[in-house]
Amino acid sequence: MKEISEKGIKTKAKIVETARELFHKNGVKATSVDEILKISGAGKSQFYHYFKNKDDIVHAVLQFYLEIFQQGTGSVKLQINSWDDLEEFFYSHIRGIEMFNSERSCPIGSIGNELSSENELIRQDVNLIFEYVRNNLSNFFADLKAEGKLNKTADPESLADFGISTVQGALLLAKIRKDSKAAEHTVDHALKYLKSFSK
Amino acid sequence: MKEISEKGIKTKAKIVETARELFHKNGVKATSVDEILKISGAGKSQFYHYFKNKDDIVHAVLQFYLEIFQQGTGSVKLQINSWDDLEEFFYSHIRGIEMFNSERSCPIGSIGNELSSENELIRQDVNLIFEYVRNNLSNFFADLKAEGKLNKTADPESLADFGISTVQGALLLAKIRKDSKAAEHTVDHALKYLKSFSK
DNA sequence: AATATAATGGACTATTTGGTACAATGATAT
DNA sequence: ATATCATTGTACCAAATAGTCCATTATATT
Repeated sequence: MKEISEKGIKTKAKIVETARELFHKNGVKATSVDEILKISGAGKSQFYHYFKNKDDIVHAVLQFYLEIFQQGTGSVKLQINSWDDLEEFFYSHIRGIEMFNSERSCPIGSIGNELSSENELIRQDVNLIFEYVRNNLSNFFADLKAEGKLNKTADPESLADFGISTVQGALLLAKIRKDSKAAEHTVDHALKYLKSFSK
Repeated sequence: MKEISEKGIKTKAKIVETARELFHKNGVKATSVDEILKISGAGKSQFYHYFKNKDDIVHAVLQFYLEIFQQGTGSVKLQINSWDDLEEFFYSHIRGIEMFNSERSCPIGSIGNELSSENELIRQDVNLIFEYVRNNLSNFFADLKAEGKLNKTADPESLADFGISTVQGALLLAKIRKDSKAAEHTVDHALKYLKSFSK
């Protein structure tokens, strides 16, 4: 059994945080283990003490994202119980990329795109997060529908898919254009469309 | 001045085609020059005879995509003059990923996501292609509008942005989920929304 | 046929990469 | 205090990588 001390937890967290930042900024493949160590100030033995290999830290980073979603800690809230909440969900993503001058897209979608083809487990990690988001969105629509506040023809799950896709696409477009305006347009339209099912 | 013979053109094209396929399948960073050469059957000297470096072949691949868009050669047609054409534009993307069992996303958006942060020229290459697509979409909407066949409140450019984003997001989601259904939903909704501006 | 130029084969190199080995240090619980 | 186990530093390694060099072969023009 491998115990882990307070100190160890801190070191591990520092490594994960550094990796997360670098993966988001430059991508996973463009980030070497050495670079993570240099910036986090940790040594190689520490890294391989806490992580099996490079893939394992990608897993840890994704785990981190899932946890902040679940705990509602991050900048994106998934407790969606009103149209205002939904609006906030969309626009928090826009604010997120604006913080980085539209030079980054979604950190999770990015990893999924880069590694899904070569590492099935990582693809599943990413997928799990996406499913989590999807459930939160579709539950919101389903609840509305149950209350008779949503058009009967509306399919909660496909609307949720639509929501996730538009956000992902918007963030990617913003990065490629180095401008968040197109992302805003996209999100504006997507919201408008979703609201059109409201009654 | 470096001349290039028929034979040379063929070799070069073979290398570009192989690179294109591998970049799409596994990503740029996950594809080594050696792998491209092994599969294309070319030697190292040939590669560096025709391309300055690895980035240069990424550029060539993107150039290729732009050209097939411009020439209307590829599976995605950008001559959009009717709602049917627009529909075809959207669904041709879906068919595209289904050909690969939903294991790939957009080859162009993918490269943009992977390399935009480290290579500004490649980002511009990708952006140029996106702008080209955007213009074709927005021209369609603008033309409709001029003919009075589109709602006056509709903004052609932001609708074009919306269209591109939804497609990109849909393809990414399909890859992560290894299932094209969500992508279909997205595209269905996007089309429905766009058509709602028709009159 | 001779010359020039393009196309090719492939060995070689310098660097970076992910990962290992192992010893040394720190903390903790009995 | 000492035995135990977690933590850390660093040297090291094998493989892979992008890119160079140079010699050879093919092709075409005169």
